Amino acid sequence: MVSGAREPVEQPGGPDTPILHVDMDCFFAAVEVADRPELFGIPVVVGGTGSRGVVAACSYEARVFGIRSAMPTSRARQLCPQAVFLSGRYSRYEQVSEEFRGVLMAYTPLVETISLDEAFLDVSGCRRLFGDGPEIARRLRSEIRSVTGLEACIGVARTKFLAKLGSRAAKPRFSRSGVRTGPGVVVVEPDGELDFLHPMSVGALWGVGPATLGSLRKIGVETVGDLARVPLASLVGALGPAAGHQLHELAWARDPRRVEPFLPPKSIGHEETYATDITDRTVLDREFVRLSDAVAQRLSAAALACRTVTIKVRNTGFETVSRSETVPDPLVGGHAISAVAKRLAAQVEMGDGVRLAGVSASHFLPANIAGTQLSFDLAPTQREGGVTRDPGGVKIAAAVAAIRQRFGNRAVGAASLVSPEGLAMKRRGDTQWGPSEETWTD
DNA sequence: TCTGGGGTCCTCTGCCCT
DNA sequence: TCTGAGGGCAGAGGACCC
Repeated sequence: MVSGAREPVEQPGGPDTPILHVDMDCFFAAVEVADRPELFGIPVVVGGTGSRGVVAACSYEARVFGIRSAMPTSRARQLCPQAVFLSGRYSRYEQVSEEFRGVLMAYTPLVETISLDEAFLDVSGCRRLFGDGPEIARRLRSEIRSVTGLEACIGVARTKFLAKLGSRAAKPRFSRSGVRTGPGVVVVEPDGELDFLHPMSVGALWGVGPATLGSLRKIGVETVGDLARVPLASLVGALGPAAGHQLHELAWARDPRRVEPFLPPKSIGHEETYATDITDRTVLDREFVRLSDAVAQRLSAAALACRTVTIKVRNTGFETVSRSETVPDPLVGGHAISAVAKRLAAQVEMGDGVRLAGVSASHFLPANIAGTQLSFDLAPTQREGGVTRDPGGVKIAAAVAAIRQRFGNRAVGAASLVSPEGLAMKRRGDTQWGPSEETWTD
């Protein structure tokens, strides 16, 4: 049985719905409306405001006009010219997200953060203190509203996947005629899971995007119930072993994944779409230095070194090429990472121009640069008698980290990034949803 | 309509080694 | 010395998620 926004019902032996999925409504747009009450009730769109920007989030009033996340901003402007378009304030969203997490952590440390506005909780260990899953969900909604001023939707179920579908079902409904309030909390009871799941479109399942949806439709699958009735062997034949097994399990409401509070990152990267395509190789190399430096800063903050560097280049024709290299010595610092990135970039044709460049690092190891003697005298490629004296640029990275800690991020950086305005640094969230209205200049 | 940024995971292919 | 099979790994790219 599925119920929405109702009083919790005690079950013999206790309820068996310990997983909560908490999802903030239209998060970025809701933060803007909360900070600027004059925006209440009108269409608000947050995202890249330039010609290549996309919509990151929009209010329900904007959704009534057909605006959706990931839609090009230019299209959104056509659909609703009277909407308020905002470029977004990533640091403010991080701040509100911290408040949101604070509310969740007061109930249990078993919080798995999915994004700034979304998290899973396992409340199986705190039900004696706070009540069962549905009761905790009601309390959380109320506290999130009073602390952040924002609305959250919560799904409560036996598994992560069903809790996620529950929170989606708890959201407000909107159509051309307007917005209707949603239940806010949806509980998927263990004895009603298949009744809840099987009528849904198969696109609701985790891992079913446009490509998989197309493959499933070819074999006559439209709903989750249809999928459940397809023999496993046919599914594996159509989708491959991994996706076939996973979707078969999900269609029968089986999801063994636990709430994992501390998942280490597997890669860290930065990429940027430029307002105007880059046609000059020197300018592109400088961009790889800037992106590598931003990646190195985040690695340094996490005390990590990497062994693999991957670059990504998207050309004017929207063709994307990636190149990667795994090196024997761990890399630390922007200098070492950018050296590999530029080497990889030299293998890629620029064509008519480059609209996007990216650098990411993976294959992490713990970085131990804290006790390293600070020095600027050694580049990573300099060798003494064939032996690298500063493998991976450890000493330079340590010196840069120490200077930035004392004098700020713009105090030191690659010489190629210096302009009359100072150092051209890249920070996370700078161009989160595409370039803004100012254009790229050489 | 004209397509962001930051991630994870999977598949396929090629290379190297045994 | 050559060849084929199989495993492990790296690299490239696609699909998907928020």
